[in-house]
Amino acid sequence: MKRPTQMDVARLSGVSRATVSYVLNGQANDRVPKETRQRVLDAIAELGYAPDARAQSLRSGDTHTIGLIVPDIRNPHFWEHAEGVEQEARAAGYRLLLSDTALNSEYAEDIFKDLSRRRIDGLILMGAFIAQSEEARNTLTMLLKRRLPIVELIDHNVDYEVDFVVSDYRAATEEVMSYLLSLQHRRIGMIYGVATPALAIDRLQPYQEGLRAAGVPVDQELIATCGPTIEEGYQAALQLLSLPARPTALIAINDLLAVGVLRAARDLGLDVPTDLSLVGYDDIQIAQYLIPRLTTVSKDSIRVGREAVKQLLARIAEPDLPYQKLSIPPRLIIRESTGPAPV
Amino acid sequence: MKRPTQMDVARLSGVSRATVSYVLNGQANDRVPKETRQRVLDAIAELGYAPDARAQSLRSGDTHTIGLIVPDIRNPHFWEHAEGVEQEARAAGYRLLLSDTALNSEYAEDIFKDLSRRRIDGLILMGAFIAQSEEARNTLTMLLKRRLPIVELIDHNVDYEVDFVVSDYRAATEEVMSYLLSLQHRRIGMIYGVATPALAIDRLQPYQEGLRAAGVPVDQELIATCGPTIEEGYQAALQLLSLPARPTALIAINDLLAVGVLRAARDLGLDVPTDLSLVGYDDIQIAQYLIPRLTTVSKDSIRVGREAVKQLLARIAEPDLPYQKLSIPPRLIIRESTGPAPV
DNA sequence: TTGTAGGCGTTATCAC
DNA sequence: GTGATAACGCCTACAA
Repeated sequence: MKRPTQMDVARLSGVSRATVSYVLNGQANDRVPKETRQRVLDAIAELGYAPDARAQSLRSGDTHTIGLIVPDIRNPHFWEHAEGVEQEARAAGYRLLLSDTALNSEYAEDIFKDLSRRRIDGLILMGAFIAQSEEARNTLTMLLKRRLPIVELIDHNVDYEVDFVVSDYRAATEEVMSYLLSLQHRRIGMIYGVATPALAIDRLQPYQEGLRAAGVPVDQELIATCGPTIEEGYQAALQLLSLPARPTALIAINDLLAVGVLRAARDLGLDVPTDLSLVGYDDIQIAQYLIPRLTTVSKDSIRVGREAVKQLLARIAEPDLPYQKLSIPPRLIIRESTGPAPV
Repeated sequence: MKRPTQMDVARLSGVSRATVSYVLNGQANDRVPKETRQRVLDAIAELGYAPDARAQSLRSGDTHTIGLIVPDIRNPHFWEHAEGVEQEARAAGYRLLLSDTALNSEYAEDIFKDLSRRRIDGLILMGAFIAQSEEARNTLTMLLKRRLPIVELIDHNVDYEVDFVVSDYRAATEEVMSYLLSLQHRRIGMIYGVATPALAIDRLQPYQEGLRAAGVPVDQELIATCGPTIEEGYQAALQLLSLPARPTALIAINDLLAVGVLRAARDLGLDVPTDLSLVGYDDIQIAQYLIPRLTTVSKDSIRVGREAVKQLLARIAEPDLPYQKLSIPPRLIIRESTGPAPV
């Protein structure tokens, strides 16, 4: 039960391999007579023949494959991007080769090397922190030299030139700050749950500046740096909320952490938003169903994913394009987790 | 800046292509002198040469690629499986080719065809409902005839022979039922949010049987069939909870739907668990952080994913193995969303 | 110890 | 209109 090849089809239909190829590639109309054509098609159907993509690819050069590297499969935020990526890639006839770095930069090098060997047509990188280790960076640099089209999603705080699609949270965070300040919050904390310090700088900086602009000193004690899991967000929140002078508002740099914060507040007997206001980021699917519904900064993740693929395809088609930066402005969605500061 | 080939390496190091290949494949130890070997390695490093996986694959037959088909990227449940799949596949040197059917069986045929052309080494199918349409089934059948190793995850309610790893929810659901009944619940409803009717039969049947065994008639009105999104779960719950004789307990066939139920209860001013007990399935990551913490049936999704890959690799290595069925028993985790029936 | 040659399955270029 | 033939990059049996 070996897989049939073009040769088998040719034999069965009594023509040469070339003819089969012509029929397959649509050039048959003017060259191959209808009858022959039909015989070939019948043979294909009978054998269940399907051309070997590896051979096609070897010959043509393209693999119609896009590498997708995700830092952490378990964070819903990434899947929402992934969905957009998948939709757009599929529509263009591309498939996704998925890798998870598991936030572990040691894996990254392996992944890059492997993708390189597979001769993928392009690469989508979610989160620049993937290329942390020396070796990973070197491998990535090599891919860039080879002019592998690469698009970065989410962050772009690296020194190499690639296309990227980001949602710059700066403006939105300024909005968050003036919103919270207008509600009379003065002790505003931040759950800075990042895999890499530089990661959410677009949230940290405007946060600090917003405070300063309002004449509120930045209190380092109110900035809890922790890892990116819910549990870590939960623990960080417990700590912040147990402070003698407890914050009246908290900004979590993503919604997953915010879920942990909600839980921590409840465990301490604090009501959100009466005792504590909470703002998240990303607007993951469940955000609007949480109790209370989460006020968050929404970024239309699916669209970001789609745009990334569009950029990638554009560069695949035209490698010499100038590098593109697309910034999709997120917006603050006020729901129920924020309210006036307690008196 | 074309990619270097083995030939380029050979030229640069002044040896033949074969020698390069020997060095690469480790057969160099006894054949190629150390010095020549080093020259080749240097050339490889200098050129940044990496073998072309397509060519290797064309020659060797295997692609070291596993297809992963997910019914709905946005459901966290699938991603937790995916994480296990990814871990185990990576460890064995395989990559994942990801496709999302978007719960749309029309896509399925395309995907199967494409994967077939790509000559993947194996396929992991999450949820049997993927093969709904006639064409999709035919294509799948063809793959099976070709003896493509396939492992099914989550469900196995189809008529073809494949390996599968399932979590049979039957026993756990019986446990759920006796637990709820012991709490004096009699009006127990079900949020049956499925893409395909047969999908969660392992939850529906024991639910009905459990009721009957306790002498409680099955009330069709309490079984809300809806789609698999949170919003649909939310709407279904609103409806069920607005019934004149409202259920005192609800079983949602997955945790995502349960999030919608929680929200619906709150919107109707119902307290969980005082007024309503709620049980979900899957134990997704956030389940234990929800308010209230969700009582759910946990299935160790990561492990299920890993086992699936193990089975797949076993079959790839030994195609004539008898078909395997692995059932990983889920267990009921009682948290805070369930309590005694209101009097 | 190293080099040569054939073949994996395609497609495209030529002759016929 | 159709049929050989070369080439994509690699691996390996075999020859030198």
